[in-house]
Amino acid sequence: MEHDDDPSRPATRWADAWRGVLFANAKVLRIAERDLVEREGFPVAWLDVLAQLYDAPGNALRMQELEERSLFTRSGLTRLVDRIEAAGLVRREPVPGDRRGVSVALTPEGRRRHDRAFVEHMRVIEREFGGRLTPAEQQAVADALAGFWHGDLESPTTAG
Amino acid sequence: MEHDDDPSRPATRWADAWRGVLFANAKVLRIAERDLVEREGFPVAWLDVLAQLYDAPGNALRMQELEERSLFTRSGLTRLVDRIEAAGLVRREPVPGDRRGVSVALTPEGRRRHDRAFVEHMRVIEREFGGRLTPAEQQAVADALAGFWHGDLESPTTAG
DNA sequence: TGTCAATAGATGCAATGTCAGTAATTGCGG
DNA sequence: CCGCAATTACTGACATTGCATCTATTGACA
Repeated sequence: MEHDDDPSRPATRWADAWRGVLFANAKVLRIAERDLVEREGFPVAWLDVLAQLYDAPGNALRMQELEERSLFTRSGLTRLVDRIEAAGLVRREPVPGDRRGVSVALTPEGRRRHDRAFVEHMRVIEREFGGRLTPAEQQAVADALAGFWHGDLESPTTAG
Repeated sequence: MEHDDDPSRPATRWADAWRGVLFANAKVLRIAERDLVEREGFPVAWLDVLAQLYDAPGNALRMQELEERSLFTRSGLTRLVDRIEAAGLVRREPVPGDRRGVSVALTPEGRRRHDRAFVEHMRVIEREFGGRLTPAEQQAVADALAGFWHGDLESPTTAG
C-alpha cells in the first residue's frame, strides 16, 4: 500500500482511514483501560456492560440483548456477568414470561459505580482522543463512521 | 437533534466520533478475524507480526522493537512468537552484538503466507470498511486520524 | 398430548493474554 | 577485575476469551 496519492485513483484512501481507526482505537483504549482499572478497579468491558444497562429501560436487559449491544466479548458474556455480579454491580433476575431467560439488572451500587467511572472515562477519552481533533475533524469522523453503529451492517456477509 | 454546529458548544462531537471509531474497529475486525482464521488458519495478531517484520529492514526485528510496533498484544509477545515460530513462519536468531537479545526474522514460508494473507485481508477490509465510505469520507477520516499513527502521542500522560 | 426443532444460557476445554518474578547479559563505578 | 543496577527476554500462576457442546424451556404441529 505505497503510492496512490494520484488523484485519478483516490480509492486507496480507505487504507489510511482504516489504519487511523486501528491506531486510534488501540492507543486510546489502552490508556483508558489502564486508567479505569487504576481508578475504579474494573476494566472497560465492565463499564461497557454497565453503560448498556444504564441506557436500557428499567436499567435491565436480557443476556441476549446485552450480547447484541456489547462491543466487547460477544461470547463469554456469561462469565463476564458472573464477575460483575460477584462484585455486586448487577443482579440476575428471572424473566416473568420465560423461564429460560435471565434479566440482568443494574444494582444501586452498580449505578453509582457506573456514574463515577463513566465521567472519568469520558474525561480520558476527551483528553486522548477528542482533544487531538479539531471540531471539524470530530464532525467529519462522526459523520463518516455513524453507519457502523446506528446502522445495521449485516448485508454484504450473506454469501459467506 | 442534529444541530450542534453552534460554535458555543462544539465540544461534544468527539463523543460520536469516538463511538464511530469503537464500532467500526470492533465490527470490521471481528469479521476480518473470522475470515483470516478460516482462510489462512491464523489470527490477525499473527498477520500483524508478519507485517511488521515484512516492513522491517532485513525482514527482522528484535523482540522489543516488535513489541513497540505491534498494535495487538503489547504483552504476551514471547508466546505469540513461540506459536508463529512453531508454525514455521518466523525464526529466532541470536543478535551478533548482544547475547541477551533475540532477533525475529521472517522465513521464506512466512513471507509467502504473509503475502497471501495480506492481500485477502485487505480485500475484506475494503469490503467491510472502505466500501461503506465515500471517497470524501475516506479522505476525511484518514486526515483526521493520521496523528494517531505517523505521530508520536506520548505527551499528556506524564503526570500519571 | 407427544415429538421435535428452536431458543436462552451455562459449561468444559483449549487458546490467549496479563502480571510478577526469574535468568542471563551488559555496562557503569570503584 | 568486582559488585550492582539496568536491559532483554523467558517462565509460571492466574484471569479472560472463544468455540463447541450441553441443559432447560418454549412453541409448533401432527
